Amino acid sequence: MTLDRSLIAGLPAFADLDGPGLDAVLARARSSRFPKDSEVFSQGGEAASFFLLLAGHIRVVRTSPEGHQVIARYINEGELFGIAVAMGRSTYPASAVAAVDCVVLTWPNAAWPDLQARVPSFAASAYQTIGSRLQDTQAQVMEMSTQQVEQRIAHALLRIVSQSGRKTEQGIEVDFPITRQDIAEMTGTTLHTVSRLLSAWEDEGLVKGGRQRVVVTNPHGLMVVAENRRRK
Amino acid sequence: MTLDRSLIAGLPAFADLDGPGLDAVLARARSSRFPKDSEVFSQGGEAASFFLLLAGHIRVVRTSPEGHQVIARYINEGELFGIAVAMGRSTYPASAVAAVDCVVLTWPNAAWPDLQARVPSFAASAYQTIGSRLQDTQAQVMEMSTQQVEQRIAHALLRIVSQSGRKTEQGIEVDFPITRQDIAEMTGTTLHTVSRLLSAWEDEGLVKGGRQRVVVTNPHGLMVVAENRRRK
DNA sequence: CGCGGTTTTGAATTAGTTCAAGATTAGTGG
DNA sequence: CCACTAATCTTGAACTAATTCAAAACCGCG
Repeated sequence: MTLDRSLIAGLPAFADLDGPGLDAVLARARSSRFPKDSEVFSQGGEAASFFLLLAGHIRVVRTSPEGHQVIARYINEGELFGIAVAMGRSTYPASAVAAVDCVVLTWPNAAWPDLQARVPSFAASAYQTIGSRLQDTQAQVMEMSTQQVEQRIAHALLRIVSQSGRKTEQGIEVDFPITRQDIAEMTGTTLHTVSRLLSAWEDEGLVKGGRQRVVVTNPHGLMVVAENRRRK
Repeated sequence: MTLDRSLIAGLPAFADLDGPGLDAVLARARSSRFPKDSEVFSQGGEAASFFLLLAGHIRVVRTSPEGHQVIARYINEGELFGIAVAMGRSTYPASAVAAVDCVVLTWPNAAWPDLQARVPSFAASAYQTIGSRLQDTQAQVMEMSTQQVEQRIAHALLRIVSQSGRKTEQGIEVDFPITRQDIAEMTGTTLHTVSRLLSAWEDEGLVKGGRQRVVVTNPHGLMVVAENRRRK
């Protein structure tokens, strides 16, 4: 059975594709489900496919030789990921883990040259994705070099809720389970420091915590913390 | 006057181009000289061109809103840089400064779509360049999250001399002027810490310092430091 | 209702920064 | 050729942000 255009018609990656173009892209893809905590692909593994997240949230994790984990990013609905083929790489540089149950479109790498030639705007959007990831990663290096932990965590939280936030009556809530440890691994710090800061912010009414939950109740106030403009 | 094929024939970026292919690429380029400390392009500026370094060394620098500087990387001979166009960006995300007198090939961005279509292996090498920069930058985030300053500086030094080292009778020397401050801005630390560590390493016979000079006299020993395998 | 994963919080420790001052070096112009 | 200037580098001492160590409390699920 063939996948339906409506799956991807609304996504920015396919903004300037017409009906036939969409069909051409979908013809080579298959859709599959990944339960929470399962791996879509694994660091160091042979890169055989590239992916697009239709539903859910995916955590991209790098593990160092010594066993340290770092969360490189979260993938949101509608984003391409695992596009090693577009960078001329043959292995995945990180692992992708479903943060919740996910639905994923998968293309075999073999389809890439053909797609690139016949649907150039699709390829262009892949390159743009890579470019903006490079931007983000460089911005992160800059943050880690110049800002201190409190600002980094505040920025990270604001980024998460702006990209993967869900409005509730209390404020904006992170749309997937996230532990203090996860936040630590995103910001290069320890879960202890994250916990302390979240507790402090909760006392100030900026956020509301819970088990694997964070709600930003006062985004503007948190912004002030992130910019280090606060009188202590 | 037209540029000669021999300028670029040996470069990895053009490995699988034949004579006519090389000419097609060169037809749109012009060559120019940048004196030491001059800017090839400027952070935030309109991205009008992309570049290839023929001779010299270039420092890619990002400046934060608060005025902090971070050295994102050094560009070596034969490398593409400023390829914002390949990422679909319209401004440069960093500045590029000549670390020594440089010779640079410049293409107008307008030539990109055409080159991409007619010389796909050239485009592919640009995408690969971006991919490996993303890799490097993510590796740097990982380092900054998990390693301590001493290891980071040792790694950075080894990376520099392996990419831009010049053999001397003393050891391998960094091939361009580099200050303690520069090293600090590459590793997210302060010039004081860098100076202290270089002094200590000099006492151990691992490196030899000088004004804007670093020579690695014992690469293997420095490797031991980088891997944190040393008995203190 | 007990167990594993998560979170919180105090206290001790430390790596690295910040502050301060001086020493060294290369270049400049008289 | 030499004094002078500006940049770079070095080193000590005080300080502090964040980690590490340790222990307990807290959930939520089976």
